[in-house]
Amino acid sequence: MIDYQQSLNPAQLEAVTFTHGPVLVIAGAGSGKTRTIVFRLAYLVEKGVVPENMLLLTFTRKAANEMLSRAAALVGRELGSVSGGTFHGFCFLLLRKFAGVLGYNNGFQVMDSGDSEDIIRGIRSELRLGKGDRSFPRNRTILSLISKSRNKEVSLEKLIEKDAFHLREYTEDIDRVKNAYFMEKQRLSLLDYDDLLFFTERLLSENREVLEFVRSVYRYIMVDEYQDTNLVQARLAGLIASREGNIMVVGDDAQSIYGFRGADVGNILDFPGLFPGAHIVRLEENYRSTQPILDLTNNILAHMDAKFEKKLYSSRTEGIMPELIRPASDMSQAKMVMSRIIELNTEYPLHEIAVLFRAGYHSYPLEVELNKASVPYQKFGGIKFSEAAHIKDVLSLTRLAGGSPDFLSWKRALGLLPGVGPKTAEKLFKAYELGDHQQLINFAGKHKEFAELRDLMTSLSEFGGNPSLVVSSVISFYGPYLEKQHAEDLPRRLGGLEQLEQIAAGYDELDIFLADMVLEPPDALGYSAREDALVLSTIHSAKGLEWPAVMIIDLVEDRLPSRHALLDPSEMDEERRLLYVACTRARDYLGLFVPCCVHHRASGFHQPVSQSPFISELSSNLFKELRETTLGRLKPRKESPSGGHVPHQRSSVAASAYCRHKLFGRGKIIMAMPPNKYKVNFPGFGLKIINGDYLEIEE
DNA sequence: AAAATTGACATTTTT
DNA sequence: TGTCAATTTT
Repeated sequence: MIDYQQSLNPAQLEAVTFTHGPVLVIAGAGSGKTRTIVFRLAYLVEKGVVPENMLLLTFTRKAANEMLSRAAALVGRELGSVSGGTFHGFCFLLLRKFAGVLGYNNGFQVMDSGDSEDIIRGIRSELRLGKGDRSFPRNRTILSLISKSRNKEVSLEKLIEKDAFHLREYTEDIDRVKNAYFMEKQRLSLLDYDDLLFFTERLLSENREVLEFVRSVYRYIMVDEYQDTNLVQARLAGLIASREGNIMVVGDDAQSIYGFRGADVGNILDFPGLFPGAHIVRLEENYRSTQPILDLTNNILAHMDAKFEKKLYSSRTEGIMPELIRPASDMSQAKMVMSRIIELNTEYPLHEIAVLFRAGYHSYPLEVELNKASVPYQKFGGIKFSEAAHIKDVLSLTRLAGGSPDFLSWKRALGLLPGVGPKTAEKLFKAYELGDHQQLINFAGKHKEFAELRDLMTSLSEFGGNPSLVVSSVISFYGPYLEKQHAEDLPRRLGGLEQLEQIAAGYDELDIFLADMVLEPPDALGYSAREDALVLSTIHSAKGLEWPAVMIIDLVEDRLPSRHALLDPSEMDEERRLLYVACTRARDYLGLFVPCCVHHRASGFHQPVSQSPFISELSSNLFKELRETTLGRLKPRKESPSGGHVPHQRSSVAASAYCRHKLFGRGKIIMAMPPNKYKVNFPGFGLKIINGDYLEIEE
């Protein structure tokens, strides 16, 4: 028997043992949230709940698996079949089981955003939209608008009005693309990420018996990271749980950082409304960080209108003060981070040190330095493994082997063959669909490579859908193409394919493997593979993780907060929460870096930047400040009348508008400006503020 | 019709 | 920096 009293604090114990009825756990950063879920799983098992009746929804499947194995270790035996994973993964499995009910009698494929973009590209050329119009929105922009409007459940028109004002004249065109995109998906039996959620909702609300089935199976539900669920996800949780109401959701409104994807902090606030009488438990004791770090993070919290009041405290009262370091530029920032790393490395192994940033490209200068000094590092966030061309090629070929090939994979796979492009691929797909074998045979007769591909498919069908065998054969077929197409960095790409092979070996069903490659791209794979490597990560990808030493770089306006957020107070709040999440990852050491100027790609020059407003907000007794001297050394900051930072000369937003205007002679530029914040004067140009918030420059 | 070349552009965050 | 679309060459 497990001694719960001994192992948990009173709040945790309450969350673990309150198993009947809805519970909302407000879990501050580092408050033992995972531990609580793990013990609850164990507790349920000890109380005799069958594992099949439990559902654990988390942010990644890796997180779910980790919790399950920790719970198993606690109970002392295998837990068996608890369903665990992401909402999307759960929905996929459910839809797959009931595909027929929704009318997908021949099954369906899940597509990633690249596939969606391909469809949109096709639609645009068919509708002849934006031909010759340089400022017509990009396909990926269109896609993200469509997806955002669905996730936030706001009409496209309203969304564009609010989030993409500069595209308002294209609203109608984007709407046409959206409608065509929906029809095309339907026609090709393809579901995108959002479809998985919405179709599941439809399945459950329109089919009583399916709903009853699901409810009878999943009787104990736990949802982690509830602050990052969107409206449909909350409704899904409600649908599944609302008969017995044995649901526990865990989250922290202060850590909601996926608003851009439609996550709604409102969910966590409305939980008591969705489940009347919900029991609320607060976990506020922090087991991760030292008190000086918590003092700083509490100070960040103080500046937002956090809805659930909380103040974290720690028993680790001793600790070093967080540092605020001001390098002269982002280049010297990279050098100074390097020297900090070397210092910290005497005390911590590399993998216990992390550098965090807002966007993937912010780490480029640092990566250059790391490579120069050959410091091994592992980067999280940014480009996805499965978005790389060679991976997509192999996955498309693998999909062809899956029985009923979807059009997109077919097109991609056949496009590899010399002399075959979109037109020919389309013609052949038609022939295939109509069962016109003669045409295919004819083509194979005069096209050696096509015949080879066909033979490959025939031999693959003998593997009975064994992922490992299929993928290895596909890779050996693909080898020559890889050499021809991507000769430059062959070894790296070959390594990637090897990884893919290993991943496939962990599956026994081909279509589950393929769906997972879309739903959970294995970017974290290298994490366990590389033992002692420095961690570089976007703040978003750092969610839920912790390190003894954490450095956060580029804490300047335009980067954190991102330029996009400057206009909208609620987006500014999300940026602030982002900083909060980043800082609360640190156990012992926290370093904040504020470069005085950063390299601007557009102009090619270094431009002065002002420090992030979130840094200005902090009380200065919460950190130790260091400045770079002209010699490149650090010394403690001296009080100076100017407040010690580079005066803001000109907003880079306005500056880049000015440059573009000057260089390209555009007649008129309209762009978003923070109200009253920047007064800009350019000789020879008239400036107007329209709608209060928009800057117009004209000759 | 496909392949190669040029030219322009935009950079958040992710299931 | 790499990507994407338009243009030219094969």
